[in-house]
This record gives sequence, structure tokens and C-alpha cells, in this order.
Amino acid sequence: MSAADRGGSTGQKVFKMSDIARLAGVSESTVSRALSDSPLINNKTKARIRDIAAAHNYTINERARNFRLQRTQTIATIIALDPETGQHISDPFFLDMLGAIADALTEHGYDLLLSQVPSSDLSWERKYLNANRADGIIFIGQSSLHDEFNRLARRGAPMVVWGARLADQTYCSVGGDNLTGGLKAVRHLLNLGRRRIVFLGQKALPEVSLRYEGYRRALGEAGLSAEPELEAPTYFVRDAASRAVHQLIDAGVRFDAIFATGDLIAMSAIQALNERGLSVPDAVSVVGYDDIPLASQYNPALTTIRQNIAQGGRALVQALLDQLDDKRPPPVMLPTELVVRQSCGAGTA
Amino acid sequence: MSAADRGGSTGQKVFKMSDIARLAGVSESTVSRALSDSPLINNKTKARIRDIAAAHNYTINERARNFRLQRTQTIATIIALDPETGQHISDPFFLDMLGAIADALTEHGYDLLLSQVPSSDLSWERKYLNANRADGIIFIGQSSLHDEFNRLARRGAPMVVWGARLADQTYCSVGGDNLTGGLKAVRHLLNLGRRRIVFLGQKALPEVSLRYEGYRRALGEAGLSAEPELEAPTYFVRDAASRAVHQLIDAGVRFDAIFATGDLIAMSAIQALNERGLSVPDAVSVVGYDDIPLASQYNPALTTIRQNIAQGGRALVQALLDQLDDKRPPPVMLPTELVVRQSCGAGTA
DNA sequence: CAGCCGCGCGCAATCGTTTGCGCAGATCGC
DNA sequence: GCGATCTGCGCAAACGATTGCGCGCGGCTG
Repeated sequence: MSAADRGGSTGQKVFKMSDIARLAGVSESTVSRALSDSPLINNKTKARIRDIAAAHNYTINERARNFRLQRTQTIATIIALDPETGQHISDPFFLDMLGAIADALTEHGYDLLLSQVPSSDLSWERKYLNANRADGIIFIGQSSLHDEFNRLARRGAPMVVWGARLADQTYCSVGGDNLTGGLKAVRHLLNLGRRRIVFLGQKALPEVSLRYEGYRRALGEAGLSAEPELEAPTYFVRDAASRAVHQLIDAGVRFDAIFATGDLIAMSAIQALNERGLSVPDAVSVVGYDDIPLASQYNPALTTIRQNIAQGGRALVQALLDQLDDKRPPPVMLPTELVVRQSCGAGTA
Repeated sequence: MSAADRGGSTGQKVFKMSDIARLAGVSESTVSRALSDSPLINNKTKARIRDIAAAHNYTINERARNFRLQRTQTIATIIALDPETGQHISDPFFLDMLGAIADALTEHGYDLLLSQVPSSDLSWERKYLNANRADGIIFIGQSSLHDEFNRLARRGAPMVVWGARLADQTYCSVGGDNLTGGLKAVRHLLNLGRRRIVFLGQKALPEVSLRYEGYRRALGEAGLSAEPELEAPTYFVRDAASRAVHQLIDAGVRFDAIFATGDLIAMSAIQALNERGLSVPDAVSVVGYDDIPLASQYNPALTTIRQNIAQGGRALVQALLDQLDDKRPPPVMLPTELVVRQSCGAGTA
């Protein structure tokens, strides 16, 4: 049995529509219409054809069907690895998101084509849309690709991006409410009596920049203002956050709390604090972001901002499908929620 | 612009081969052959056609091509969620594996179709192979599907499974060397002077069962034997491991080390130990399994068994592609490696 | 009884590519 | 100088489904 025979499949004959037609004594047209429940076909005929199809375990050849229909029923999901920021696909957040998207697409009868590309390779349109591999694209991770996304969207490509809503944005985005997220996180720290709060994150990233704005506003509400020495830029890369914390301490900067713009960053920061003999949450309170599955199991359990990932996946898919229906869906902002755990002193480890 | 016009794409005309042919003043056959570098075409003609194609940003329609060639150039990767074991797609291990598979497939010019199905839905063959959506299937997670996989493989479906090699196995599997992994983990604990080592994992799962065999042998080498009271079955589900540890302590079982068959389980166990005032690694040494990205950042950093995930992804893809070439690749077992970190007392937190 | 309408179905074109075969012109050997 | 061989390209038939159009037939109306 060679790879050429019907997808290298099972060794037994794979029926095509003409086989069913012959068995039923009708034309292919009739089979096609019967299986798609067309009103043009008599109900008895339909039933007979369906029985025959079922009896022979017939499955319609989706590729042929989609080809004829000039559609793919496939959505490409691209996780753009930004070598600069070091954000990696293994961030658990991405996998959860991917699962949510897969579920939502399945519900709508779409397949999910997964691709992991370095952001330097920007030929998405050619590769997926022109090559007719996918009907649309979901990008996870906005990073520094804002302009590129704008260009793509202006050319009419059906696409949606998980990320922040930006000012000059022509593409559709779905994301958490990063400003409110930052606000809630920092308000919580202030309510605990913390006053010198480190902002740990890379403001160059759109989402992080909005979280920073929330940080700034929360401080403002408390009559404080953001101090440059309390801002530590760090990417999502493994040890960057840890290094940043060490540097702060080495530089003699005093602080009693950290707002980390990612749970991984928060964990890395906590580790660094421990290495320097600072206990969490006694000496320093820490808030993370995303509520990745491990956040609740970390030691101490992480207080964090939860984004509803399942809801996000559904929203991404819905926005994209709307575009395929010629609608122009507006950007979506999902509510965020503060989850209080031990790393803020809610309990003692 | 409607979703119907060439994949709902860019609004500008999408060229097809006949357009290029007309522009070049040749037939479609010639264009086709020129682009696939057929020796039947004069080099000058080839160059001219390629220039024209490039100038018009022409991309071959992959769907039409694959349709004509009776292949899909797509591999379905299925993460079977076993509701019983509670293992979830968000296990970081899966995402890493997925990334590795995606990379390896891309290298070979294949696309990755992702599906997340509850194991109760077993119509993979119909859905992916008969429907011509994919040329083959990669299953991540063997769980309790051994028999189902055997059936599928016997029918000749091109497939490969990430998991353990079992006795009556007719399908091709790729996996870590679980026996040696268990051996290394437990030998390490024994070398540290630990004697009462808890086995934390669900032996019903094939891979875990092999790790248990390693555990047993390592104990045997040290003149010890496995004691039933030190075996705590636990699934991968969020809090199961924590509960299991609490129960052990409640039952008055004495132990000085834990071999957890997953990093998430190990982390959960450590948390439970801490809650009961037992410090890691002073009172209890813990070894995990998988070396997920967070293992090194956990607190304390986790000693664990590393499986080379990138290598695993490549091996899975290679095994599947071999099958598509009519070869019968043997099961693959990849080496495992012990990574010593603080949770075993290699350092102090 | 003739004309009309609607129901149920078949014919054949079509989606964009690949490829076996055929054919014209150039080249070569003798 | 003539047939054989080779080179370079075009014709047309596939791949497996969908769908506009047409047609036969039965029932209805006038």
C-alpha cells in the first residue's frame, strides 16, 4: 500500500461519491444534494442514500469539497516568536489560548492550522491566504508587529490579533483590558499599604504599555506618582526578570511591592527576592499577570490578574468568522479580574 | 469583497497559473513544469517564467496542487484529553512538544493540523484520513487508548504515538526511556541517603508504569523493596497530588523523599509538604519528571528528569514520514537525563 | 383535453493544478 | 541528404466534489 492511495490510509477501499451514486442507482449530483440535505431531493431518496453512505462508512472528501467551494474551512493560528522579547511558545498562557481557539474553531466546523514562525518571516499572506491554505489568520502575540499587522489588514486580509487595542489600528484585535488590569493590580497593592511599587515589564510592548498606564493611574489615585527608578524593563525571557530584580537591589532601590506583567516574570522575581533574603509576601508583595495554571500552585501562590482565556479564544474566532462574512467586527476588550493569593499576604506560606 | 473571492483575501487580484502562462506566452503545463524545475523545460524559459511569477507575487495554490496530487501535506496532531486522568492540554510539556513537532513538520514542508479531542470521540480515521484532511496522525498522550491505537494501526493508518513502548503494540511509538528515567531519579535519591521514597503517580498509565518499574529496580539495587504504603496513585489533575501527600501524612506514613512522575505533580506535592511544615529539600527530597520550563524557576528549583522534547518532536515526525514512504519504522526510545536542582538538596534556597 | 407548473432528478461545466502523450523543429550519424 | 534521436513545449484528461440548467413526468386548471 503506497502513500499515494487515498492518503495512505487504511488499505480498504475508500469510497467516493461516485461509488455511493452507483450503489444507490442515482447520479452524483443526487448524492451530493442528498448528503447536504438539499430540498431538491425527495425525502425517501435522501434517506436511502444516507443509509447506503452510512453502511459503507462513507466520508465526504473534505479537500475536494473545499477545493470546489473555493474555501478551506481552515484558520491559521500563528504564534510569532519575537526573538527580541524572548517570548516563547512554551509560555503556558499560549497553550491555554491555543486550546481555547481550537475548541471554538471546532465548534464552527473549522480546522486549525498551527504555525510557529519567527517574526522575521512576514510572508503570511502569501503563504497562507494566497496559497489557499487558510481562510484567515489568528495571530497570538502582538509584540512589535503592529505596523505589519496594519499593512496586512489594509490589504483586506481576514485576520485578528490577540493583543492590545492601539490608537492607529486598522486591524481587529481581541485582548484583555490591560489598563484596568494594571489598575486593579496596583490598587490592590496600595490597599495593602504598599507604597513603593516596582513595575516589572517591557513598556515597549503594547499590552504592557497599557498595564503601565494602569499602574500610573492607580498611583495617581493614591496621590503618588510613578518614579523612574521603580521601573525595570524586562522581557519574558527566562532569567531577565530575575536579573532585573537583582539589579534593583544592587542599586539600592527601596521597594515593598512588585507588579510583574506576567506570571512567569513574577515567579522569576520571587525567586530572585528569595535569593536575596527577602521574603514574599512579608517583605515584598508581588502581583503577576495572566493566572497561568501554575500560578495557584507556585510557592507562594501567586496573586495575579486573570484573563478569561476560554472567552478570549471564542472572541478571537468569532471576530475572524465575522470578517469572513464581510462584517467589520470592532476590537474586543475582555474583562479582567484580580485573583488574590498568598504572594500578596492574603495568607501565609 | 466577499469571502468567496479567493479565500477572502487581499482585494487585489490573486494570480493563478493560467495568468502567468498568458503573461509568459506559454501554456500552463510549461509554467507548472518551470516552477517545479522540471528538466523538460529550457533553462531560459524557466528563468523567464520564474521572473514573471515573482514579479506578480504569484504563489501556487497549494490546495489545488495537493488535491491534484492526492495528498494533503498535512499531519494531524491530536492531543487526547483523557477526562479520567485529568491531564490537560495546558500541561506545559504538551505545548513544548507541539512546538517541536510544528518545527519539525515545517522543515519537511508539512502543515500541522491541531485537534484537541476528548478521548471518547474515536472517529479519527474517518475524520482525518478518509476525509482527506491529513496524511497521517500524531497522537500526543497514550493514556488509556492503547487498544484503540492498535486497532487503528492494524488497519494501516499512518500514525505515531508519543508514549511508552508496550508489549503487544502494533503501532509505532516514540517516547522517553521511562524505565531508565525512573531508575536515575530514584538512584539519585538513594545516593542522597534517602530510604523511604514515595512513588507519586498513576501506574495505570503506560509511561508511569515503566517509571515505577525503574523505581522498583533502583530500590532493589539498594537492597530495598517497594512498599505498598509508599505508593500514592495520583493523576495529573490539579490538586490530586496535593491531596495524596496530605493523605500520606495523615495516615502517619513516614517518608523522606518523593519521586513524582510529573513536574506539576512534584510542585503540587511540594506545596502540600510546605503546608504541613515539611521543608524541601531539608525534610523531604523531591524529584519531578519532564523538566518543564518552569521547573528551573520553581521555588525550590526542581530536580527532575529531562526528556529532550525537541528531539522527541523530530523523531515523531520522522517516524510518521517514514510510514508515508512505506517504511515500518521501529518504536523509538529517547535518552533521558537527570537534572539536579535545589529540591533535592543540591543547593539551599 | 391541452397547456402549465412544480417536483425530482441527471448532464456537464467548473475549481487550479499536474502529467502522459504527441508533435514540431533541431541535431546527429552515416 | 535522409532517417533516427533528442529537445522543448502544448493538448487534454484527470483529481472529487458542487451547482446552474434542462428535462420528463404527474397533477392541476380552464
